[in-house]
Amino acid sequence: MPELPEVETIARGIEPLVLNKTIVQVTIRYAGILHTDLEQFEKQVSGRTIVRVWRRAKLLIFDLEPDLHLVFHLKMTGKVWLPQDGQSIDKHTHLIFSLNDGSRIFFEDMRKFGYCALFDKSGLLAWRFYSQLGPEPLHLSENEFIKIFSGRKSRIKALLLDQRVIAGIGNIYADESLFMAGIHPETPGCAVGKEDLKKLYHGLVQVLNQAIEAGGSSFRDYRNALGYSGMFQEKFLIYGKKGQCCPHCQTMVETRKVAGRTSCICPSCQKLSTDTVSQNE
DNA sequence: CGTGCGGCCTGAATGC
DNA sequence: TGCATTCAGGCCGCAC
Repeated sequence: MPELPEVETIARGIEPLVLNKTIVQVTIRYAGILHTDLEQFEKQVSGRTIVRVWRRAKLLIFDLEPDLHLVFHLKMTGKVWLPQDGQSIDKHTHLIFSLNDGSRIFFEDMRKFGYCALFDKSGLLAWRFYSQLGPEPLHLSENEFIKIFSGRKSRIKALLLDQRVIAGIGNIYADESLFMAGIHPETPGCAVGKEDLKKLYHGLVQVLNQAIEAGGSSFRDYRNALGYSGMFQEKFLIYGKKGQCCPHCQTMVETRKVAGRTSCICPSCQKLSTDTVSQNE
């Protein structure tokens, strides 16, 4: 499940491998993965040179000369990587971008949830999903972060997962940061105290940066630019720990559905405040 | 406005 | 052994 740190790691890993190289051919093995008309896609991508690889929220974006953005959303199981000798196409390899030095970029996705689309500058800015994205958590000050949650009645976890509220956070880092701050995921945003929001901010920034430093991270299906999985999953404190002991207090970790996702919670460290009086106005 | 749910999709794990 | 069920979850569209 590539979230912000994994996509960031992929972008950083891929950029030096493809910078200033030209896409000489694109092979579309499963057109359903495209969110752009197939013929337009083929015609516009071929012959373009890659001038930047970057990330916005969980989107992986290749800038192509002169004015194109090749955008990937990896969802849960998508991978964008450069195969090395001996690694080849399998049944989940949906797109192959052949570069002028003979190397290739693969886009694969076992579950076909991910997608690839092509925009020019104005098209990207007009794309509703992109234009509505909230701020990047690593570009926010503590005060800006706190402001996001004031007056919001939705549960704090739903807000963290809402890409329009704050961008790039998925189920894993939502659970990790809430645990680090001792906040129950079902607490209304406006009922989380200012001090707890400060803890959440610093926990989130810390866990995102640590995961990036660990060379990307995540769980099951993540692979970096060369197809290797990261190491950060070994450091999860609460995610995936159902039935195990809380690392802080040894209470049994529980799960429940919050905002439609499985949430791992220490019922002792993360108390649900029923006091809905806002403390952060 | 806010919330919840089904749908998309496939493979791993579990149940009988 | 083999078949059926459940689960994983980002995002969208829709109902209430």
